[in-house]
This record gives sequence, C-alpha cells and structure tokens, in this order.
Amino acid sequence: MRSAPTILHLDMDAFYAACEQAAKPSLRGKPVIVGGIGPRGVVATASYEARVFGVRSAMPTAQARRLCPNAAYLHPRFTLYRQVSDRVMELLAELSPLVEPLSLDEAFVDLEAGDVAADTAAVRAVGERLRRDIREVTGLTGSVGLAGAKLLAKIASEAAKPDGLVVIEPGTERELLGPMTVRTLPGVGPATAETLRRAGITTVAETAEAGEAELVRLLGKAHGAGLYVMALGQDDRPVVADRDAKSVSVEDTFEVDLTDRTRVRTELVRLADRCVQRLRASGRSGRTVVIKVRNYDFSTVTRSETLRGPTDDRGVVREAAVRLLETVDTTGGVRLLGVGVSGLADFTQEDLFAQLATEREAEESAQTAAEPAAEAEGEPEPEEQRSRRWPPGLDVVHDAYGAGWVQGSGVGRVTVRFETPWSAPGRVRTFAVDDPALRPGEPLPLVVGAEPASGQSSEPAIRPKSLSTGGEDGTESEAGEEISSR
DNA sequence: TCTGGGGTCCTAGGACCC
DNA sequence: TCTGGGGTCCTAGGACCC
Repeated sequence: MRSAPTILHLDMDAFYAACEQAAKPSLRGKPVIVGGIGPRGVVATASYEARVFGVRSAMPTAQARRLCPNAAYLHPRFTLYRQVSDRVMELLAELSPLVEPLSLDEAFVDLEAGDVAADTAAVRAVGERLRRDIREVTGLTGSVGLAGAKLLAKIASEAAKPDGLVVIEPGTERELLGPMTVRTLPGVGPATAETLRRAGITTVAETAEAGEAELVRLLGKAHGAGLYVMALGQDDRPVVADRDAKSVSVEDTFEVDLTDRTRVRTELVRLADRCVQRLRASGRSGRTVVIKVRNYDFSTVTRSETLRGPTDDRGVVREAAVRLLETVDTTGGVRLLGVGVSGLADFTQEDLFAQLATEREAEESAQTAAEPAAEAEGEPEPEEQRSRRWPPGLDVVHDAYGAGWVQGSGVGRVTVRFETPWSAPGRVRTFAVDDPALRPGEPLPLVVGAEPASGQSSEPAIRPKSLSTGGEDGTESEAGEEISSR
C-alpha cells in the first residue's frame, strides 16, 4: 500500500459510442448504441444519451430497441477503436514505462515508475494534463482515478465518470470502501454476491468483519483470501506491463441454430482457420486445441485436446477440432461454435505431425476453396445475406459523393450519410445495394493532424473550424431523420 | 427479455509418477 | 487386500471482466 496516490487508472467514457459520435457529426448529442445488430446481438456500449433510456452494456439489442427505438444502432468497427486506443496508450507511455492495458479503453499506469513527484498535487496535475491531451489528440473524454492501489484507482475513475478526475487519499480507503456494496470489489459478480448475501454479507465492511476463514469457507481458498485482503483496502497487486496472451480463440453465434451436422462441421473448420490465422498473426503457436459448443438451450460444453508439441498449423488444428466435435451431441441444434488454442509458446516447433499435415494442406486448401460456400447451391440466399455486406456504421466511399457511412440497408437498398469526422452533419442518399459506384472504405482519423505517423491515410480535404466537441453541429440540421438498421 | 466475443483465473477429479 | 502421500499434467466447467 502506497503512501501517495501514484497508481492511475484511465477509463475512456462510453468508448465505442464516443468514437462513433466523433466520426459521425450527425450523431453527436444523440443516442448511439454499438453492438450486435442481428436478432441475437447484445449491446457493447451505449452513449450517455442512450443510457438515459435505460440501455446498458450486455443488454440484448432487441431489448434496447424497445427502450430506445430512435437510437442509431451501429456494428462495431474495431479498426477505428484500435487506432484511437493506440494514440491514447502512446500518451500513457509518456507518463511511465509501466502501463498495463486492460482493454482498448482502459489501463493502469504506475506513476511511481515514471518521472512524477509522489505527492497528491503533482499526480493530480499529471492526471488533468493527460485528460487534456487525450481530448486534443482524439477528441474524446476519459475519466481518471488516482489512488495508492489498483482497486481504489479503479473505484476512483468510476466515481469520476463521465469526464472527470478523482483522487483517493491514502489512509481513507477503509472508511470509503466500508459502506459500499460488495459488488464494487473486482471478482465479485452475481454468483459470489449471492453466496455472500445468503451469509448475511452485503457491504465491504461486512466482508472484512466476516474474517478470512469464513470467506475461504464460503468461496474457496484463492477467492476467499483475495476478497478478504481487498475488503481491507490492502491491495498490493503491481502494475504489470507487457502481459503475454495465454490463449487465442474465435467464436460465432448463429442467427438460426445449426441442425445439419455437415454444416456444423464446415463452420467449425472455418472457425479453426480463423483461429490459426490470428495465432500466426501474433507469431505464436499452441499445444492445446479447445472447441466450444453452445446448444439451442444455451447449455455449453467444451472439449480440449493437448498435442505433443505446439503448432500453428491449420491442418493440425482443423483435425483436432473435428475430432473433438465427434464427442459432442449436437442434436437439437447448435447456437454457437468456437475454436481456441492455448498453451501458447513463442516459437513455432515443426513436429512431424505438423509437417505431414502441411504437405496435405495444399490439396486441402485447394479443395475447400473450391467447395461451394455451403449454401451456394440453389437459392441465392436472400435479402438478409446481401444486406449484411452493408452493416450499419460501415465506412463507405462513393465515386461522386465521397466518404460516408451506412445508415441502414434493406429491400435491396443501402442508405448512406455523407459526412466525415471534421465536416458538418451530412446529407443522406440511397443507392441500390449493388451500385458499382459505392464501396467499403477505411475509417478516417477523428482529429486532423493527429493521424498516426505511419498511417498515411487520406489527407482530409476540409479542415475543422474547431477541435471542440459540440458547438454548431449539435443542432438539428437533419432533424427527424430516422436512423435504423432496417 | 432471452442472453456477444474475447479473454483470465480457479477448482476438482483422475492419471501418472516417484 | 483394508485405503499412503505429494506433485504435476490434463480435462471440464464455472465465475468474472471489459
């Protein structure tokens, strides 16, 4: 436990939704929901305007649509979010060599390892300057928490939201934590909270009073002991930079349950290929292949197989996945399939097994490439399939009208709003889904002059009048325009 | 209302070994 | 014939986080 609040936690405000609002002037000040657009989608992030209607992360999108039918529903664009995240992480790296990213929009920074005086006034100044820099470089707001421990820095940034900064002075932890619900503590989810509630424990203070032995009895060794320490506000976890990934996985939920066993197999092979692609891109290989099958009734099983040595071979992973599938009962329908690789190693060891498979791979890939894409036979998979080429939120470029984004599509049409991050709110135009003048585009930088040095993305033709958000574009130039995915 | 996708960590039982 | 004990690896499942 530190005597000065030198652990900083940054949490970007409504990150995905805020990126979209920065990229799309017509959405500023309006409810924006980013997430799965299909019938089985869930909300990833809701803008603050949408939260007013009760929309929350992890809520089924169908429910969000009932609560907030007039919001813009957008498919996530991770390329953009990663670009923005990289710029933010660069700013954090300027503060200290010890930066621990938790996700695209969240990170811990150990200021003690940086060049910052260990007193409250100094760290507060650093936090405020960081927030200014983030706004300048990305156009977005982030909230900062400062404390003597990770647990408290995170609680502080949560209390600071949105667009604020909170410092928790060392020495005040227990007093501050005591009355809070035990759900505040990391690692306490619905199940743990329920177990504790049945034991009469609902607050952090009651958790501390219960004592370590009782918590271990209720929750098990690691969890119980860890929770006890947290409840006392004694969190000594260090900030750890450069954590290596321990597994790579991909999964897909299908809009309609898969019943055909052959189809299940082809989808699994596709997922195995995607997983290997990601594995190779990360320059690693793994020993254990895992498949995941979620049934029609949401029951979920996993099967795994550990190979004799690590592999990044497509054929080996495919074969293991298919072998594992044989042991799973899929009658009744498959809702989700996943393939993962764990037991990662940095090097790629060519074992005999893999070499044999590699030789086979050329033929196999030629075959699968030639395989009719499952449904290519017969009907030209209707409407739904074609309009998926234009998910709402997608960047597009039109030969005559320039850069814009897909506002919605359906009935053979796609509606595009032509605007850029630095333009005024733009006009909407509608095209046929197969209009040759229209094609997918790349995300544009949110702030002029802040593009990554390497990117060399298209130079903006129009320079913004001001970097500040809001302003003249907050008013309804295209009032009443309905934004919808269908 | 009907539940995403990408991860991490922990537990528990059985195999296997010394 | 009356049960050993501990360490490590593997597998499956569950809780949790963003």
